[in-house]
Amino acid sequence: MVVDTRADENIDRIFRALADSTRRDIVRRTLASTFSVSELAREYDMSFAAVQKHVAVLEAADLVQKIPNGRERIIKGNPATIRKAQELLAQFEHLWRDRIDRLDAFLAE
Amino acid sequence: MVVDTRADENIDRIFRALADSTRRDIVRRTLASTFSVSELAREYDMSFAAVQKHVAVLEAADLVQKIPNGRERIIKGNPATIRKAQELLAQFEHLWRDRIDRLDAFLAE
DNA sequence: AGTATCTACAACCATTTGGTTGTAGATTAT
DNA sequence: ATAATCTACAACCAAATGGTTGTAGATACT
Repeated sequence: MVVDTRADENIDRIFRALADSTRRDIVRRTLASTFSVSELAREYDMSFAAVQKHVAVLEAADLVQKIPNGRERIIKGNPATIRKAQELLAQFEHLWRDRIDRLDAFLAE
Repeated sequence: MVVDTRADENIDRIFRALADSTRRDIVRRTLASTFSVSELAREYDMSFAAVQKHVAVLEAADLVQKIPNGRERIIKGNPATIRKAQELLAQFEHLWRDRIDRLDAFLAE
């Protein structure tokens, strides 16, 4: 059956947000340094509004934080959310390892 | 400017595929054990064709492999692709660590 | 005060996504 | 041989996505 929980929706948002190279690039840059929205927008071959939307998607996924500073908004990458995604994938890998271990145990009999 | 390369499109597909709880569940199951498409379909409250499509998305992302076995197709989760995604996220985290290290070095002066 | 810059947000459009039903081909079971 | 099961795939639909332009509010600069 498998019903979507609140937590699942958050995970959906994180991976969905990461499934776009422009957004991944924004995450990279804002983890390594800080950028205002306009500074980011100058880096890409698309409208300011488009970049603004990408930032909004990242913010909704908590991959990025928007900090008001005068008329600017400073965008900061959020390593905690990256780590969360990483840990989920690590769990997946673990499932596989467990299966292999069980197989090995079986063959060892 | 940032142009989408072939490699970027592959990454897009991986994260896009993971951005759906049904698909994540399929990955989990097929990493831990093996399932035919029908066996998988029975687990979810949607049509067989819908599950078939989810499997196709996972296969296109190389998160899953489809192995013919008589009239069945056995679906196997692919840990290598999970690991690839994990490593990319680890690189992201590294960018952040580098920034913090530079900041520390600056403050230490 | 007036102008330029930065951001927010609405309205619109084409494409993609996630589901459906229906049809047909292969393989297995009776 | 016939029937049942498993898979593939097309056609369709509503909603979401990724882009655009345009308008307007705040803040900063001269």
